[in-house]
Amino acid sequence: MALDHALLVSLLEKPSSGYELARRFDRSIGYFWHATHQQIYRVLARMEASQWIHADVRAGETAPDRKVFTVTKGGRAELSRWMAEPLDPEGTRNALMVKMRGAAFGDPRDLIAELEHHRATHANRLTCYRIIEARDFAGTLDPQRALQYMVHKAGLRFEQGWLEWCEEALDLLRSMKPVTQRRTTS
Amino acid sequence: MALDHALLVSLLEKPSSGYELARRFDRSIGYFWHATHQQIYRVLARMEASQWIHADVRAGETAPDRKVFTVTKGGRAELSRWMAEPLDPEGTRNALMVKMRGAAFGDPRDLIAELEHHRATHANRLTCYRIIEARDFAGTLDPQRALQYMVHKAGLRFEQGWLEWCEEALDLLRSMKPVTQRRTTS
DNA sequence: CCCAGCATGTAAGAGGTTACATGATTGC
DNA sequence: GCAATCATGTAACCTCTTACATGCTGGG
Repeated sequence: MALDHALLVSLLEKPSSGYELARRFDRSIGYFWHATHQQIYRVLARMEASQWIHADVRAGETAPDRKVFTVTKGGRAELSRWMAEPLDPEGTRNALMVKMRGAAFGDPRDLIAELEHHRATHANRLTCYRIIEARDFAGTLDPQRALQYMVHKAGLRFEQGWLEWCEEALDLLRSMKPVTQRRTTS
Repeated sequence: MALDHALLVSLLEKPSSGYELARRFDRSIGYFWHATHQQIYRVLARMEASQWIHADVRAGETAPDRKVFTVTKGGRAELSRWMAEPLDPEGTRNALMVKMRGAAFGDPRDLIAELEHHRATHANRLTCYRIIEARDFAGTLDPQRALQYMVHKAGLRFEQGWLEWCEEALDLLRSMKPVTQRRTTS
């Protein structure tokens, strides 16, 4: 259960409502931990019951009510516990790689459009990350910032990696003749 | 439901029993799509019911019975359908990045051991990938092999990337003084 | 007035994890 | 004889995704 801990870190960085967290999980934090708002609300409710977080209801005079969550001592203790426990290596799941291998059993060129789309996505993200880098991580950084920058750099590195790989894969696919179907054993 | 399609590709590459698939998902295919044997058996049963695959029971004279699955025409059709449908970009989930940001709320140096372990893991995998590369992807490759090699190259690229990032992150962590706890808002 | 955005949720179902269960063979 | 490996599964549980549901405010 690591979404819990991602939310705890996020709330330590800035106490927020579920809605705000959901939006942040579409951006900065979401670049390395994805979650939908339904998931977030459910986990927040669970963590409040466990007293890891505390809700401060801001009744909306004008806007709708907001429940602003802050991390309690119990929550910090739980985070420490989790931080100390070694991570079991997470199994990756990349459907594009499945498609690449699957391409051998049809016309590989059919994958070109998909790859081009991926390349464009990674190029966009890379541009976006570079803008954020220039804006948020220039000059001298305090420890918290430095750690965030290191995470950001992982993002940059991997978008760059994907981009280069997409180029390479596109070169390969484009060089392949429309092949005849490979033998089946059906 | 992409495990289904990963299994279809895997069975097209080589008709196999559930057990064999489970072992392959701990190795080559598993490098980009992880699955446990329980999951595999369940999906195989479902796909057999859908007639995407066909079981050929090899009664074991000596060894236990094996059910060898092959992909049917229906299975190939389903794979084609899935291959043609655009992939929605998958949300990444990397707990190590959560820990990096979480390190700001404790002593960052506590993460050093974890990072060193990750670095060693990636270094090992990289070595392993390079051995496989030299063994399986040398010389001229047929289309299927070329596609597999491209997937393999993604693996190499990302292990390399992680390795470099781990080094960088370790440099940062080691340069950080044991910090005092940051302020809380509990 | 309507639509976009703010803000919070419920419910059903698919997918994934962990623990349990069985039985045969091969090598020590 | 015992442990490891081969080989197949069931059951319970948790997590995640998708669809639905509600109501308010501000701008065109």
